[in-house]
Amino acid sequence: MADKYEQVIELAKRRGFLWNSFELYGGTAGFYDYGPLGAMLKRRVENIWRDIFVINEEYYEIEAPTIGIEDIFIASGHVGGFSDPLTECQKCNEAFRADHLVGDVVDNPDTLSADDLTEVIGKNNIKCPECGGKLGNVYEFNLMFKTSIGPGGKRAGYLRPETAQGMFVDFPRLLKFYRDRLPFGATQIGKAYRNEISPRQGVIRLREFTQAEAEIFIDPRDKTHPKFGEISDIILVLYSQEGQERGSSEKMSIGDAVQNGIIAHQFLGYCLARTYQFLIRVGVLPEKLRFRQHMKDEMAHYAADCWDAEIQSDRFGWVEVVGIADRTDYDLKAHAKQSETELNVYVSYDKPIKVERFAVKPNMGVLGPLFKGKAGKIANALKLLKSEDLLGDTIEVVVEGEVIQVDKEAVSFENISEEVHGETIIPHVIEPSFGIDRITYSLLEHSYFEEEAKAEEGEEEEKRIVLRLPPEVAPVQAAVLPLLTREELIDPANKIVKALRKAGILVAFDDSGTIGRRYRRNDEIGTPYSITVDYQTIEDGTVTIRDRDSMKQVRASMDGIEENIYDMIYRGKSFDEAGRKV
RNA sequence: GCACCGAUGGUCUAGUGGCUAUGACUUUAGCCUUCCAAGCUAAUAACUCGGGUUCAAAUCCCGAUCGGUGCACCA
Repeated sequence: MADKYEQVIELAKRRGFLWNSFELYGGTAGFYDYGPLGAMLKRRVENIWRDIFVINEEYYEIEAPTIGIEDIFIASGHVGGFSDPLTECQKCNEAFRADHLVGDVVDNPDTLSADDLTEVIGKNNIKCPECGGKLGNVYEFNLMFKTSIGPGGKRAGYLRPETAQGMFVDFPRLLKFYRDRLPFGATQIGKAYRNEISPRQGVIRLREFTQAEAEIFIDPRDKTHPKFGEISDIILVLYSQEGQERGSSEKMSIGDAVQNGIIAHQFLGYCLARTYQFLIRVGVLPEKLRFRQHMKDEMAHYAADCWDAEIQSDRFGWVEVVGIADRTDYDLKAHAKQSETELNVYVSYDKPIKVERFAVKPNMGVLGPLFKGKAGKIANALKLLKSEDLLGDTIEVVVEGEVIQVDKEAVSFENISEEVHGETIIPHVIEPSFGIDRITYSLLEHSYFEEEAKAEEGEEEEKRIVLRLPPEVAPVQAAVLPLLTREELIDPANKIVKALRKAGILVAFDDSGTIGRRYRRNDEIGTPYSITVDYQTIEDGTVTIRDRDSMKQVRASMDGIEENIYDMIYRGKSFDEAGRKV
C-alpha cells in the first residue's frame, strides 16, 4: 500500500508541482525543481510570509548575495564548525570523527589538518573503536559548498549555508536605516546551500533550499513585546523540555506559557504566535502542528531559548519546519571581533542619570620630561587607580611588568559628578527561521485527500483526489469551463477569463472532455472555484460557481464575477454569499 | 559513504536471451454531450545510463546514477 508521501509525490510529479532536478541526465539527490504549479504555490506561501513579517511587522526585506566571503563564515563558525574530519574503518565501514579519536594522544586535535590526523592515527596505531579494524585516510567534510572568487582561485567563497549572515553583516547599515532605534528587524527570503553527505527523504532534506528568516534586534534588557496582548490568548501545542522528559505535549495559551516561564519571554512567545498564524494560514493542519523546545544539551551554547515548529507528516513523523531562537548577542559579537568593528547601539535613557565618578588627572607637564616615551602608558595606568591607591607620597604603577614610582605631585584627582545620557549596548537577536520547502511539502500532504465520491445505484464507488489548499495559496485560483464545446458558450467564457485575469486572478480555461472530468482535473491541483458557462448564461447573464471542497454550486452574475471570486480568495467572503443556491 | 532491495510510455503495470515490447489510465485531435472522471474514432508516448558476455541483451554479469530501507552523518 502506497503511503501518503508516495501518493503526494506522485501527484506532485504528474501535475507539475515537484520534479527531481536534472532528470534528463539521471537526476541528483538533494535537488528538486518546482514545476509550474509548485513554483506558484511556493511563491504564494512566500508572499503570505511577507504579508505577516514584512508588511505587518515592518521587518523590511533585504537581498544579500548567496555567495559569501570567508570572513563571514569564520565569524559565524561555519568554516570551523560546519566541517568535520572523518575517517572510516576499512573493515566494518563505520565512520568516525578523526579529531575525537586522537583526543587522548594529542592536545589540540581541532587544529590538525586531515593529513596530520592521518599521520597521528598511523603513528599511534589507533584502530576502529567498534571492531579494531584499520582506519582509512582522514578527509575533511565541510557541509558548505566552496568556490573561489575572481581568477586565480586565491579568494575563497562559500555558498551560504543560511541566509541569516546577510542580515548580521548589514547590521550597521540597517541600524542607520531604522534611525538608530531598537527594536528593528530585517528579513530575507532566499536560497541556502548545504552539501549534505547523503540527502534522503525527498524534499525534506535538500542540498539547495529556500529559507525565510527574520533577524530581530532587540534591547537585551527588555524582551517584552508591545503587541503581545494581541496574541497572548492563542493556544498552542507546546512540547517543552519538561514535556519531552515526561513524553507528552500540552495545550497552553502563549500568555500562560510566558507567565509560567516555559517560554523564556514575551518576544519569543510573540514570534511563536505569528509563526502559528502563518502556518495555519498557508494550510498546515492545526492538529498536526506543535512547538518543541530544544533540550538544554541540544541548544547552541549561546542560545537563551529555542523552539521549533514541527509538522507531523505521514512518513517522516514530526519534521522541523521553523526554528525560533533567542541567539542573544552571539552573532554580533562574533562579527564585531572578526571585522574589528564595533557593532552596538547607543541607547538614551529617559532621563539623564547623575553619576559620581572618581577621576585621576596625570600631570603630563611633569610626567613627560621625566619618563619620555613611557609617559603615555604610565598616565593611562594612573587613570585606572582607585582613590585608596593615591594616599601615599609616592604612587606605584606597573607598566609592562616594571614597577614605576611616581611622585604624588605629578598626579591630581577629584570626584566628578556628571550627567550620563545613555549607554552603548549590543542588541540581542531573535531569529525565526523558516524552511519554505518543508512547509510547502507539508501543506501539500495536509491538503491531500482521497474521497469516495457518491456513486449512483449499481455503479462502483470512485475515487476523488482533491487538494484542499487554502484559496489564497492555490496556484490556479479559478477555472472557467464552458459546459459544452460550443461557440456560443465559449465566447462568454473567454470574456470571464479576461475579466478575472485583469483582477490578477490566475485562471485556467478548459473546454476538453466532459464537465465532470474537468472538475476532477481541477480538484486534483486544488483550484478552489470553477465557473461554468451554460445556456442560461446566454439568457440571463449568470454562471454557476462550484466550490471545490463541498462540490456545491451557486448561481451568480457574470457581471462583477472577478470581484466575487477575488473576495472569496482574499477577503474571507464565504462561498454561500457568492450567489443563489442551485 | 557502507550494506541490502529496486528501476519498462506522463502514471500504474505485463513480459521474455531472438519477429513490430503488453495492457489500463492520462494526454492530444475530432465526434458526441445541458453539471461531477468510465461513450465513439484516431494519434502521441517507455525498457535509467555506461561497459562486458553472446550470432543476438531491455532480459545475464560488472560499474555508475537515481529511489527505498537499515547504519553513519545531519537539523
